[in-house]
Amino acid sequence: MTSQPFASNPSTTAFDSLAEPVRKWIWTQKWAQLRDVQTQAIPKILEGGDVIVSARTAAGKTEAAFLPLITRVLARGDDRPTGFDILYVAPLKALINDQHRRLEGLLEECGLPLHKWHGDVSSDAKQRARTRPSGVILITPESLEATLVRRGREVEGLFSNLSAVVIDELHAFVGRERGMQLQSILTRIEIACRRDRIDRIGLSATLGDMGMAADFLRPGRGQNVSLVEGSDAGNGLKLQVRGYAKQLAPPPEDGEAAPSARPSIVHDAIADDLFAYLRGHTNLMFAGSRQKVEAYTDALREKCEANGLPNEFFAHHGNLSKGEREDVELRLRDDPRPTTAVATTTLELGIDVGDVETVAQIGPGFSVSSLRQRLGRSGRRAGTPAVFRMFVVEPGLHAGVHPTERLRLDLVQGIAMVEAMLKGLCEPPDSAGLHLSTLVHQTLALLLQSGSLRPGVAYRVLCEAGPFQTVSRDMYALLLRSMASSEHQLIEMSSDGNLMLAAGGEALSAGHEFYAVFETPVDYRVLHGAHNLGALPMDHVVAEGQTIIFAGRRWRVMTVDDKARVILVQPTKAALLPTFGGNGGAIHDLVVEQMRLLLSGTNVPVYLNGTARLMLEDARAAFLELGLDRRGLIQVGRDVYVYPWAGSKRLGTLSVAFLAQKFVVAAGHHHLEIENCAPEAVDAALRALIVAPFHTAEELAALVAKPEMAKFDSFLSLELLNQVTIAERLDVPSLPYIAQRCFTPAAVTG
DNA sequence: GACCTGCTGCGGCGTG
Repeated sequence: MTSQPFASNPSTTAFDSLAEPVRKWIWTQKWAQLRDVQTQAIPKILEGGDVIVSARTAAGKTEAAFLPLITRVLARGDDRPTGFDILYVAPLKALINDQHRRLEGLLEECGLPLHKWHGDVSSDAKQRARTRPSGVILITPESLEATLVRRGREVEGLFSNLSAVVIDELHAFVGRERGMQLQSILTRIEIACRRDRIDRIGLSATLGDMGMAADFLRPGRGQNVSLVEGSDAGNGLKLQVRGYAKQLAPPPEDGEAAPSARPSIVHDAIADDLFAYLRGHTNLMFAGSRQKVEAYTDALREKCEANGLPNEFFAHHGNLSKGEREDVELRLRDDPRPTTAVATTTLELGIDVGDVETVAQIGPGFSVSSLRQRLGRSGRRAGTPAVFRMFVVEPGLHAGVHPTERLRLDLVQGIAMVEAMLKGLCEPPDSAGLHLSTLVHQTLALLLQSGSLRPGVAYRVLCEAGPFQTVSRDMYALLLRSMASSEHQLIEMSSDGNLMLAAGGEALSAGHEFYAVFETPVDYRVLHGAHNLGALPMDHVVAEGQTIIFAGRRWRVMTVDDKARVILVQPTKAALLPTFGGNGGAIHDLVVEQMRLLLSGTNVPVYLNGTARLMLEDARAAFLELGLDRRGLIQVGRDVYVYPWAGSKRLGTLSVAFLAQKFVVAAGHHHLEIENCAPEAVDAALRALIVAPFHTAEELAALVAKPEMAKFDSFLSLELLNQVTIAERLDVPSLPYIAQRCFTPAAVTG
C-alpha cells in the first residue's frame, strides 16, 4: 500500500501534529484514518490541561490519550530530566497487562521505556524502574500508595517531572472509597513534588454525569476540565426483554432421579431458551449473582452433555481463581470454539475478551450504567449490531395473583433500565459521601509518607487541596481525636504540636494489607490436587464428604484444613450450590421514576416478547385498579402499602421516619408495608412529614444500625459514624418531597 | 435483591 490514507481527511491535521516516531508507528498499524475520539482528543491534549475522554468500548481511547502525550514527552528532547514522564493508573492488574501489550510497540518505536507495576510484577522489575525512572509507568492505586508510604523520600525523584497522569476506567473510581484514595494520592504527589498541578487525563466508556466526573478528576475545579466525547455510535442494537412465568412447584421427586435434579434456582424454560440462543456462538451471560453463575453454568453444561456436545459454558466470578478465570478469558478471545462465559460483574470492565455475539442477562440488574457497560461488549465487529437479551421471571397470568404482585416490578424495572438507557440516562455518582474511613487511612498514609505533620497541614493537604472537601475543620479535629483516643492509639501529638504515628498506627500499617482501602472477607481456598479452583466464604464451609458446585463443575469435599484454610475436592456426580454473602443492591431514583412512567403510560416497547408484553399490560391494569395513578397508599388486609416511587436510599429514609413514629414497617424493594394499622394513620403521618419532619437527621440516624461498613470505620467515634450515616445512607432533606409523592405521584418534581 | 478491586519488606532457604 503506497497510497496516502490520511490525505484530505478531517483527521489529517491531528495526525500532522503528532511527533514523527508516533506518526511512523501509526503508518505501520495500517489504520485507514484516526478515529473520531482521537481526532478530537489530540489537539486538546497537546494544548495541555485536564481532559476527560469518553467513548464507547474499543473506540481507541487509549491511543487517543497516549499518541499526543508521547508527542509532548518527545518534544522535551533527549536531555529531559529523570523521573517518569507519564503515570497511568488502572483499577485492575489484568487491564494493566492488556495495556502493556497494547503500548509496547508504540513506546519502543518512540524510544521510551514502558514499565508495568503491580503486585504480580517481580520486585526485580520494580527495582529497575525505580533506579532509572523514565517513560511510562502503568500502576494500580494500591501499588502507588505503597510507593508513597514506604518510599516517601523518593517520590520527588520519581514523579516531579511528570507530563501527565492518565486514569483509565474513570467511572470505576468515581464516588467510591478507592476513587477518594486515588484523588488523595494524586494531590499528595503534586504537593510532594511542589507542582501546582499535573495534567490529568480521564478515560471512560460510561459516565452518568460529565460535570461530576470532571469534578472528580480535579476536585473543586471541574469547570476547567475539557470534555471529549466520541461520536462513534456503534453498529446499532438488537434487544429483547423476555418474560417468564414463575415455576409453580418444584419438579416431583421420584427417588432415583434426584442426583441429576437441577437446583431450583434455575428456571427450566430460561435454561432451555439460553441453550437454544447461545449454543454454537461466542457470548457473555450475566447471571446476577455468583450462586446463579454456578447454577446456570451447571445446568447448561449438563444440557451440552445430554445432547452429546462438548461443553461450551464456563463460569467466571470473583471467587474463582485467577487461573480458572484466565482460561475462560483466553478461550473467549483467542479460541475459535464457541464459548459462553457465565459471569457476574467480573466481565464488565475493560479486560480484553474480544467481540461477542450476544449478551444475555438474567433479571433486571441494578443499574443503567452497568447495562451500558455490558452492551458495549457486543457489536464491536464492523457491520454487526450489539445483541442483548434480558430474561425476567414474574408471576404468570393465571387467576388468584394478588394485585400488588401483578405489578411485576422486576420486569417493570428491567424495562425501565432499558428505557433509561435508550434515553441516554445514567446514574450520577453519589457525591454526598464523607468517606471518613478512607480519611483515617489517608491521614495515616500521609504521616508514613512525610513523617510528622502539623494537624493544619494534614487538613490542607487532604481536605482543602485533596478530595475530602465536605469534611469541615471541626469534623477533622473530631476524627483526629478519635484516632488518637486511648482505645485506638493510631496517632499521638508530640510536645511541639506535631501529629505522629502511635503504636496502633504502626501495627495497622505494618503489613501489605494496609494499602487497599476496601475490605476483603476471609475465604478458604478450594484445591483439586495442586490446581487452585478459587475461594469459598468461611460461613459456607461445613463438613468433609459434602458436595458442591464450583467453577461450574461438581465436587466432593475430601478434607477441610481450618488452619491452612484449604478445602481439597474431587470430582463427583451430584452436588449442591454454595452460598455466598451479599447484602442487596441499591436502585437509583431515576430508574424508579422510569418504572412509574412505564406503569402509568400506554406505549408498549417493541422489544418485549409476547409474555413480557402481556405481563406489562396486566401490570398496567393492576396499577389502575389499585389506584396507584392517583395516590401511593393502598390497604392490603390489615396492612397499608406505601409506594413513593423513590430509589433505595430515599425509600429507606422514609421507612426510618415511620419507625421513628412507632409504626411497624417492613421494607420491600420498591414499597413499604406498614403493618396492622389504619390507612388514616399512615395518611396523617405522611401529611405531617410534608409540613415538617418530626425528627432531626441525628435522631433518625440513631435508629439505624451502624455496622462497620468501610474498612477503617472501627476507628470512628459513634458521633462520626452517625455523621457518615446521615451523609451516605439517609436522605433526610428529601422526606417532605417523598411524602408528597405518596399523594400526587405524577405532579411532584424535584 | 449484588458484585468487584489490591499488596511490601524481609528472613530463610537452596543453587550456581
